[in-house]
Amino acid sequence: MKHQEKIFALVDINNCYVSCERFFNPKLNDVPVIVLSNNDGCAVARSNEAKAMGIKMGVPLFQIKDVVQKNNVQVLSSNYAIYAEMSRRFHSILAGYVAPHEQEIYSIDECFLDLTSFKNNYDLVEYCQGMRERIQQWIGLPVSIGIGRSKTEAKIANHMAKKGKRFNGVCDLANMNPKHREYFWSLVEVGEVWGVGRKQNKKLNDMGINTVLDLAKSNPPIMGKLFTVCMQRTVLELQGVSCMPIDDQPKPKQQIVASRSFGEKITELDDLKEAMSKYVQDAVKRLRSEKLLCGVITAFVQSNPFDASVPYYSKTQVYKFAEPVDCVLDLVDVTYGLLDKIYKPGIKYKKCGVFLSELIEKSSHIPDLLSDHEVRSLNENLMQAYEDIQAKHGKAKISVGPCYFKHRKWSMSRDMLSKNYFSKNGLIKVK
DNA sequence: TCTGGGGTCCTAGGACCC
DNA sequence: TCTGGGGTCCTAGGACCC
Repeated sequence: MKHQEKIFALVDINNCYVSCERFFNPKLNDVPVIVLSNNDGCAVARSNEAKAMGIKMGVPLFQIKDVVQKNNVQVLSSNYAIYAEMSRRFHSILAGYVAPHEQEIYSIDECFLDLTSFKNNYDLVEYCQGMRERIQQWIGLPVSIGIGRSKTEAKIANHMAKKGKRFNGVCDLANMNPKHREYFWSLVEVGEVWGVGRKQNKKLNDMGINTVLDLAKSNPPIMGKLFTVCMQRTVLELQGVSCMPIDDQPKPKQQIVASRSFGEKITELDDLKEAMSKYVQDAVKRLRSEKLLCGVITAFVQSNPFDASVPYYSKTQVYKFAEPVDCVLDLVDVTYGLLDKIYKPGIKYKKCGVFLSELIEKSSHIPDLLSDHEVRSLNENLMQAYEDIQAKHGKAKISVGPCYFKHRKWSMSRDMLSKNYFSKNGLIKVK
């Protein structure tokens, strides 16, 4: 029986955005650092020093002004160009350790590996320590690795690897003496379990389930009845039964969202249109890079939900295309029409955006016999030219509307942005 | 003054059908 | 006056993830 047991590892970059910034600017080492969300709104990444000062994940910057000033915390705007490139390198190093079907790129800073085929011939802890060293040496990023009999257990192991100094960055729960495992799990709050969010945490606590150990000892079918099938799977996974295989080929996207809060509130329809044209172009870029067509587009506008002095205004409008499209002109045109319907004068808008949904693969789409073939082919040529020019000369050279010009009213604020250390060809710039 | 953005999955409930 | 039961599909909203 034992030989059928699966083994998973979860490799996770410690304080990802902070670590990326530190790699390029070593002055940030050993001092408290936080990285902000878009518009410099909330702290979304914190160095260990910043965490130790009690700065919580997702807290708005204005609420921690005092602690930031008093401790001279280094504050940075987020620089996604850098994080995306570092992430690509991280995942490609890990790809060198396993077969393609054994790697799941879970997020920008997390990767699941199926190590089942290694467990009989390798000391897995040693093997994973090798990965840590290589990632540190090659791209300068610190990582933690958790090993478990299921993905959920690997997640918990990763959490323990981060918290417990004794593990030296690699925690193996699969090979741990069950008594020791139970001891550790009695110390970890149930809210740390993958899939247990705020609501379920509270419900579990009300039932007397407070630690990971409590949850692991619960009865899967009963928990499935009281919660959902996901909870049932989670409990099984904690009991060492793997229910979630490695997903090495993620399903094609089901929706694409492009939206932003504005740097300052805007009221004019023309400004909204300008911002919206940018989000549509961002969305179309992703749509086409995945070789998809869009069947439905939804536009939305919102005022500031935190402003209690005026009623919250939020409106959406949907449009379904007779024939799915990927031409930026069609999509911007329709979006302007939707915006006319949801725009109300006198509102201070804080955010707007679009959803593209009912996405289908371009290659599998058979165009309607009655649709205009010539127009479609002209549109495709136009899109090709538009993309070529943007790639060669930058986005501002050709676009729908002036949205790529600098310093628009609605542009987001990023006052503490680090440099872009990568050149266009992906190499690191040398000063 | 100041509160991110991009996703997925599940469930409940209504409409409709036989 | 009687007013079942089972099935499917769709949608809105909730919960969760990073």
